[in-house]
Amino acid sequence: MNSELKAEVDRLAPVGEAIARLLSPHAEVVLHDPATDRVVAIWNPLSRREVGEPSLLGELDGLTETGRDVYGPYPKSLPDGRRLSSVSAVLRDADGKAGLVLCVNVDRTAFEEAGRILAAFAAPVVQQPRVLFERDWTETLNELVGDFVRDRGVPVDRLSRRDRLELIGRLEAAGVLSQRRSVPTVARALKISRSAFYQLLGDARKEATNHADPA
Amino acid sequence: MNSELKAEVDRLAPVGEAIARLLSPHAEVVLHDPATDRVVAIWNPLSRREVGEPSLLGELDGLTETGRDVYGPYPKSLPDGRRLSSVSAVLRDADGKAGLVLCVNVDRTAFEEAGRILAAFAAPVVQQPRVLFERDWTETLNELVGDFVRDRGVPVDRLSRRDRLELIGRLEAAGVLSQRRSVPTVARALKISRSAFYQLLGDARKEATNHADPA
DNA sequence: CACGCTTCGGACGATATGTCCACTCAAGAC
DNA sequence: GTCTTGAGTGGACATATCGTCCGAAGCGTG
Repeated sequence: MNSELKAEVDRLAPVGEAIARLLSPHAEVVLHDPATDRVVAIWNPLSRREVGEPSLLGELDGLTETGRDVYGPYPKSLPDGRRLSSVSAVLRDADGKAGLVLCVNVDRTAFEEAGRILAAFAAPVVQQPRVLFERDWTETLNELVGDFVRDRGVPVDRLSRRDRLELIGRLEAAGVLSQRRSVPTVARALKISRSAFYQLLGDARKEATNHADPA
Repeated sequence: MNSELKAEVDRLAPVGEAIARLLSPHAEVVLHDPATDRVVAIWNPLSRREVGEPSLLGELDGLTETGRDVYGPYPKSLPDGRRLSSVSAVLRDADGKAGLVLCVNVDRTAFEEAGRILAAFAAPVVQQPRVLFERDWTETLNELVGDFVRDRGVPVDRLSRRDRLELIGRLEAAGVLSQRRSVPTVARALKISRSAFYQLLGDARKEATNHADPA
């Protein structure tokens, strides 16, 4: 770490510590150096990261978007399943170049739990045991693929790349892909190889975020 | 009021007062005499009723149902619009006749408000790639666990082994466990370790097939 | 205090997930 | 016909998750 950067980090340390204390023990504060993608300071490390480690939680994702220096809050989660709400701030130096990125990650579990308790207390009472999930996800898969193919009037193995991206987007939106072991089945349903599927999925996701977030 | 009844009321007074204090200032406790349909004692009277007045809020509705001596919680509301959650308990005398009815009315407004605040804090945040399956499986998880815990009246980390088996069975039936990456979160929600979870899951499945398949 | 029963916290092997890449194939461009 | 390009294939790999095991506590009992 060069001395200029170090001075800057030292200058910001009280801010990081203050925020961490304010929200303690439910939040961690991390200072990143985007140039090296390393953690340069961290307070109350919920994520167990240490100074010098690479930035693992992806706080820096999407920071190349233009025109904004504050991001979030957006959802993340810890390896143990705790869910976080995170915000990031880009700290620019005098000539406007990104110098450091400050991230605050709040552990939502306590708040969710408390909220649930209160909600339950305040709830409209009774309520039935909440029925099953949906139906088997394979049915959703069949239906989505079937509809799509029917709509395009083309058998599934003659779909264009663009169509496949679209269809995969729908499958993902429907949550099919977050079902365990669904990928091989889905790839088979689309009559493409597993690897081709992942390629398309990658592109589909890229496209989705571009469309949804044309900042 | 006959002296026998009065003695009974005096005997219960500490209970009423204790409950009222516990939930103060959000709850009132009312003791009714169903024979005369009068309030025979009241603590922290949100509803402004006084001893001797007729029972106005309808706490006694439906108390003719058979086989139960505990009712609710069910919703009611105050003249000023505040909403209440209410429970009633029938207190029988030695020969099984209904002697008194104890009602606890909790003013939900404060809890609802607090719940909203926390919910906002813990909220799913921004996010554009929404449109999930049904709703987030974590909500199903929360709901199932919350209901169960409420039903048993025991915090999740004090559940018995048997209860946990039951609850895990429900989670599995609801499809939560076939959701990718759900296990760590579920284990955490149950406040047990991942390995303990798998152990219980194994037993739960064994049990399920035994019951379903008594061949 | 020993004993039985649970859970904890890791270690580990087994699967499942994602990435990569060299190679094939088909469709147009030249 | 040959070249170029883009999509897809199969399979090797690197990780991540899953599920199992086991010794070490924690705890209520006799």
